[in-house]
Amino acid sequence: MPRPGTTRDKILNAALRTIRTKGYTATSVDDLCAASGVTKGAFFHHFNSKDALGVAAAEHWTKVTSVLFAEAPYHHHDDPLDRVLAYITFRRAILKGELPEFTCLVGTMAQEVHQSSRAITAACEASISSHAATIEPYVAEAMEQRGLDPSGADTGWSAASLALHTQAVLQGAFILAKAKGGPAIAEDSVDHLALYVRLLFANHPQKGEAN
Amino acid sequence: MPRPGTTRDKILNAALRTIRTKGYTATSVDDLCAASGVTKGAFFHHFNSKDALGVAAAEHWTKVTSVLFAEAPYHHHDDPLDRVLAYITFRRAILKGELPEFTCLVGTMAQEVHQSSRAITAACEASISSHAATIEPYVAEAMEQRGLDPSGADTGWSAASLALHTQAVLQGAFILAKAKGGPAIAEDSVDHLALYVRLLFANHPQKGEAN
DNA sequence: GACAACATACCAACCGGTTGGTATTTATAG
DNA sequence: CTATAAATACCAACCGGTTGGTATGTTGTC
Repeated sequence: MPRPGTTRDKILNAALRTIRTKGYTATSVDDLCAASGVTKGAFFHHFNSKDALGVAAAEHWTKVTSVLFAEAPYHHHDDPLDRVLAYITFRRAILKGELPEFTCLVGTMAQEVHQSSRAITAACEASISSHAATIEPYVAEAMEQRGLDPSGADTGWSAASLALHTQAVLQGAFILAKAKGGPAIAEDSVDHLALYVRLLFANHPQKGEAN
Repeated sequence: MPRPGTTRDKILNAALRTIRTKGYTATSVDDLCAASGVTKGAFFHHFNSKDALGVAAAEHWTKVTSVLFAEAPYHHHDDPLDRVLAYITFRRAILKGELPEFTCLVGTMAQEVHQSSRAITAACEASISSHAATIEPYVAEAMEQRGLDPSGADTGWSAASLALHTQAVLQGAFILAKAKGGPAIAEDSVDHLALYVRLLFANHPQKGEAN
């Protein structure tokens, strides 16, 4: 178990920055060594291959982001629907600065390597799914509390599918932001997502007190 | 103006297949030559650089897809809202086969090259925007016909922003499909998109006859 | 002196791109 | 219609630089 601030961590943090900027394939091992001030020998001492670094970077991303979201304020609402809406508002609020600062590492990597590296793809999938799993219970609570059960409906959906849909919207918003060169379009899409969630739960008033 | 079936077209069609499968950066000029049965000399006779091929591929993609969508059946509904919903249904229906067969060339390329090639990024942006522009008037008609004017509302949106939002959802759905290795998750997200559009226009009945 | 943590030097394969040259088509002049 | 000149289309071999990866050290620490 390496301590923080070690060479390994420096490489991993450089990977987060560089891959989000240039993409995984266009990022060379030499790029990562230069960005982290480390020699090639040191790099391959800590990672058996570039793909192994890719997997480790995805896992590192999962840790970093899970801390960020765990400490975010959107969890502190009594109404679970408010937590979901505050989550979306939080996602919208962090669309600031340059593109590599707010876009998603694992979305970028999954797009590039899904046909060439099963290991990296699996690590990216796990990262997205584990993040979606943190908001799925809030959606499920909100549905239960309001007696919303659309599973059998013609247009059936579930807490899990809505949680993943939020991630799809965000990933798509990142792509449009990259194509257009700024976050404005991403903000619009996240606004549409927030409106969708509000409409889904409209006319389904909260049932008395929780519990 | 080159005729169809020429060497240039063979390279372009190989680029569509190969880049959607491997990504732009991971696709080498030699890959494209092998896939199209053309020598390197011929390749650089038709394209000054790999990036020039990237731009041409994005423009070729725009042509190919615009024909596909222009001939699709969703245009033949009297109610403009039905056209929008049928468009989404059509997008869902073509999520079939292997991933490289239904994912988006320009979304993939924009993600990879947005920091390295302005020319390719601009061509990708133009492709996405021009496609969104084909459904925006249907959205606008549906809004006008039903007296829906959310532009000044607290949760303001427009025909343009909704048209682009559909593209964001699709691009995000492609990324999740790549991460998960199949189209199932993408279908779920497109279903959510369809439900969103229906909810947006619910309780806004159509005003009499058109005209 | 054993072992992890590095550093240096190096390699074969591959990268985008160029070279000099040839085959084929097209334009033009008599 | 023919001779010829000029483009265009194409090819195989090659180039310098970069790629991911390795082999062989050296250093510090228990």
